[in-house]
Amino acid sequence: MDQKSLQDMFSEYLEKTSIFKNKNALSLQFQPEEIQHRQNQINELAGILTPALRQINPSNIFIYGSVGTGKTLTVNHVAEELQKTAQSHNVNIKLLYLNCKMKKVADTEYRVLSQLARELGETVPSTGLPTEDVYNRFFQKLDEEYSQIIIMLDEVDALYKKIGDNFLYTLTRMNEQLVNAQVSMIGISNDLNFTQYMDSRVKSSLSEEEIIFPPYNAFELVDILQERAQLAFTEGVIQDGVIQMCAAVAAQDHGDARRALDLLKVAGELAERAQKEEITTEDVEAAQEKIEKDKTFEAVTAQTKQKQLLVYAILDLYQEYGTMLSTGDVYKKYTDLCKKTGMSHLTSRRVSDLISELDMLGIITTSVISKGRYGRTRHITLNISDEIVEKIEQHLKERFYL
DNA sequence: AGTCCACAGGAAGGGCAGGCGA
DNA sequence: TCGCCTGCCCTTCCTGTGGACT
Repeated sequence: MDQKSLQDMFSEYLEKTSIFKNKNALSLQFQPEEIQHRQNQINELAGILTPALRQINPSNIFIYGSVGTGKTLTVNHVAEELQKTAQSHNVNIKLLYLNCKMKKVADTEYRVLSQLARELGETVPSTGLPTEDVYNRFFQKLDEEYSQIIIMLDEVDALYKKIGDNFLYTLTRMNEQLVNAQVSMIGISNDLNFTQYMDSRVKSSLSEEEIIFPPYNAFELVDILQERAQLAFTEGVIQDGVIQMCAAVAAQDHGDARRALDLLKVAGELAERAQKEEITTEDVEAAQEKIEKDKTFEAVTAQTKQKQLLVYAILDLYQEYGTMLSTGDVYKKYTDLCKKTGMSHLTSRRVSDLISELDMLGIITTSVISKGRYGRTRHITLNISDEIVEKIEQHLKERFYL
């Protein structure tokens, strides 16, 4: 494209009316004024938290529901309203929110505590202090400045998986260490079964009250999408059937509203990029494909060098032998590739862990099988479609000069 | 029934980097 | 500056395991 036509393209873009009016309305962070189809949960949650306004410690609450069922949105909404009421009536309530799935924030006891302490305005170094010190600082700050504290731990199952239930136990027993302040907790989890594995003491004190968020059905998703679409898009750009299609896809995917919004957003972006004036169901189909591809590619390219080389070894073997891969084959291929690229190789123990990590990321699927006299191993299958395999392989070849 | 294979995966600890406080 | 603390990545050592084979 020469410079003249490039300028034309930019000017054309500016002159055209955009499909989007406010793309932000489709983002995860967007807090709508009213949350649809969650009135029961809002009432229930508000009912449990109300005593805080009279300085009576509310019960700890456990909230369950799969991804994209509006848990975080609802909790934040109720928390915000509670905070507003408290402020207007001069009641001293502090609400702390922490997403336990965030890397470098909630993967160790020290980090969670220091993050909570920071939320209270305390300065805590990212490493260096004994954990005991951070506990003391946190408790001291709570006692000095607040009377009611509500700690919201989003994706608390991730916290449990990373650091176990001792930490959660300490948090639920915090009130015994505090003189003036009172703390209650809201645990939010996508995993409906995770409390089964928890220590019964933690389980009973963390889930004094329980609220369940059922998945949205297709009709409810249509309502949600329509409301957001009105805010996000210029009037009349969405063709009939587009919203219904996004809702239907997401309803099949455990009623995930996040998925539905993302699909609509990407469909809009694709239509805009193609300089179309309307979003069609074909754009939704294309969006579905694009989301899938991008997710996998990013998941692979975000890994460390060693893990990427391991993925390359798996891709290579997969193309040669198909599905019958075992840990031993992969390790051998991986060490060969290390020699070829001049990299030092990790031990088989470590590689075994990396394989598990790739499994958790959904890049591969593994299952432990026994071959009798020929030992026990893991069957490894690749979860990437051929089209993306090619793209990833190309990327890895360039990266490792293979 | 006992043996043996090829690992899985737990536990412990080394080494390094980043950071604090005396 | 030094001792101490934490996180992270990794190795070493070890026990456990399911089922084919003898």
